Amino acid sequence: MAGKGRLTQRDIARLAGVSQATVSLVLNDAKAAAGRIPAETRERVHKAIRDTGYVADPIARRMAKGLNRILGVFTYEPAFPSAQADFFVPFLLGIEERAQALGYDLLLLTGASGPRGQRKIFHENNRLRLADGCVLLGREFDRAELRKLMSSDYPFVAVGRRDPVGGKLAPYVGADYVSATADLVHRARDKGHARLAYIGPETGAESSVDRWKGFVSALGDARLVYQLTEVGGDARAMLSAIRKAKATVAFFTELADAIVVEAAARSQNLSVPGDLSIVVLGSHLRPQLSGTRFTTFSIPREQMAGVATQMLAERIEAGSPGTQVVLRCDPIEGETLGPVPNSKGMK
Amino acid sequence: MAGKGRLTQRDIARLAGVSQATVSLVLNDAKAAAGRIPAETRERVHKAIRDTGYVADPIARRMAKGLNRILGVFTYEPAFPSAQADFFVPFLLGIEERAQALGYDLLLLTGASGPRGQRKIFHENNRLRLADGCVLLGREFDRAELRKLMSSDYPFVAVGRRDPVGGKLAPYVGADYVSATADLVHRARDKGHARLAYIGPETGAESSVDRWKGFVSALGDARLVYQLTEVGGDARAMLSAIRKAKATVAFFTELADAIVVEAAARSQNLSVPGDLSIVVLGSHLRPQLSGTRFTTFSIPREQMAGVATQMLAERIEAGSPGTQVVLRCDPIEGETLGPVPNSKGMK
DNA sequence: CTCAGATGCTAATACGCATTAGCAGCTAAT
DNA sequence: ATTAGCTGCTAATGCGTATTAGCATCTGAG
Repeated sequence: MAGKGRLTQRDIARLAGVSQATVSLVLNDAKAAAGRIPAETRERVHKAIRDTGYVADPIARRMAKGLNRILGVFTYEPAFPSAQADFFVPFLLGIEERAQALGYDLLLLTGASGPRGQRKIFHENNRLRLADGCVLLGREFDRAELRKLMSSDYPFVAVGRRDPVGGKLAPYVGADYVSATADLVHRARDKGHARLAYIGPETGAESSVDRWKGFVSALGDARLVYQLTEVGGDARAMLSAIRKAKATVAFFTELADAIVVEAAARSQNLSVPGDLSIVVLGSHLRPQLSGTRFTTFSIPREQMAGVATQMLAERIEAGSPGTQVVLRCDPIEGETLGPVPNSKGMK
Repeated sequence: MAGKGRLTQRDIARLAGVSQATVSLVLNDAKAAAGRIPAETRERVHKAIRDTGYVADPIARRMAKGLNRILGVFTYEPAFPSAQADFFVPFLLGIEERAQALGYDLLLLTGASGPRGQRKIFHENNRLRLADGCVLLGREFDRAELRKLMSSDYPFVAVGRRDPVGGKLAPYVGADYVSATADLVHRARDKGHARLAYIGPETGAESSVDRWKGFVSALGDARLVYQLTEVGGDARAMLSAIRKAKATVAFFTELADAIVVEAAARSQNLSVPGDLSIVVLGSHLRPQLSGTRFTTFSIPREQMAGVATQMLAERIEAGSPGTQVVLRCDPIEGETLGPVPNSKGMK
């Protein structure tokens, strides 16, 4: 393709009887050539372009100009494979929509896998540079790489809050898990719950930390009577531990856990929320997977990605430094948070 | 960014006390420089690269070489927006996986919308050229554009069978809807069904034509007693028309139609498949959306996309012409195809 | 001692475009 | 009649890399 038949501006120039420079000027229209190139010449050039179907080579364009209206999308972690799909797709949708509106194309950075299948931004054949800037996706970031990226002047924006590295904050668009989680805890307390269980980690990814922080901040005189920091455990075991601790409501960071525990409860003739309330702290999985409408909050994933994309475009175009944004998560009423069972009130 | 701090081979050359050409030779290692550049010099260059963190600019690289290990993904039709997401995402997954394995990045062609929001491959600012080749997605293709593409020497592969244009076959990887549909018809006939209904178009996209072709080819002495070529109609109307025609089984090309008709049937106390069998001719929607497990066939979407990507890579790298491939669709037993009701056999 | 051949490297160029300086030719003001 | 200023265009250059031709220098055979 590129090799032989490829038309160049020189070909057009010859056909129109002008110089290559003139063709370029006509193509880039606007200011420079404004009063300078008469309509008649312009038309000759356009005709030659129409006749031949010429299109400018974006590579050469980028080579000459430095920008090519391409945004990179970099995903840490295994990647795309089906299991992760539900996590990434909504973000991708949000990015795609905004990119389209802004006139950018999207480059999915895929090839580069590190040792254990993780990806690395910086590696010998750094593709990132192909794009004018880059959106970073992923639950956990490699901090060393993030620092390196920040010390370069390559424009990027992360989706999801990021802790500062080296005392500096990366530009990001996150979700306010802290408030959203605290809000759910308050709702539970308003319904009389005072013995809470928490199934999820306190540390690790920023998103985990934020949920935990929100949970703790709203505890008040309620008590955490059971905690399990490992997710994906055995449903029956989780359920019996929760029951044994006499927790009346369980908070799950993983929807998957909530689903299996709820199923286990049903199979033991326990009613949810009659005997046990369940709250899910947001989720990346599709709620439809389960028939149950859990009490939770929605993560504005498409919006996060859209805002991040917008910010990235501004970094690129205006050279602005980028900021930190958190978007609120709307509560979802659901039907798994009820009043405390057996409280001294009515049955 | 690109402007100032950017390191170039010239910088490395200066640091290592060699020429730019030498740096390039060292970087591209292998044959040419094999015996020519002594380890000592090579090491000096590598050290300078390590010290500075230099990475070659892929744009310039492509400029000089002609290839950049990027595959384009072009989607006809509105694109990505949520409604279409379930259609495109599985293909994207398949492409992404194969691309990663082959060391390609993915360029999502998005920006360019045609007049009515459709996209055009050929338009003024043809981004396609950024990619070494392109995977084409979409139910319906613009035949004029396809012809144009075929007459160029730009490498591409379509996902989904395509009719020949101008007497020539485009390279594609499709699914064998003909056989899969015929197989389902045979199953229905084996269960005694002789009065069939078909809800779906006979013409239009290749995939529609193929289903219809398979359906007709397997009819035998069964009869098509009702047909509706428009999809997305009113559920009650569809159901009553099917019942009125005394069809015992209805074939749907759209899962969505099947879902609503089945729901309508239930609400009228009709049993599926007790009173009416329902067969769905494959689907791009998630089956989970409905609680019902329909009798249908699976479309090997990820596999199709993967094979197409592989073929594209071969077209690009080896200059092979590309072929036509159809993959088989596995039947899904489901629970909506039963024996004929009220036949002269038992109740 | 000469010269062919190997060795180690560099200068030059191409890739396709954008951009800048500036050259003719012409008009109009002095 | 001179010249300043405009109009319409082009030559030349740069972007960062890959690649080729070829220049020194050295080695060893004759």
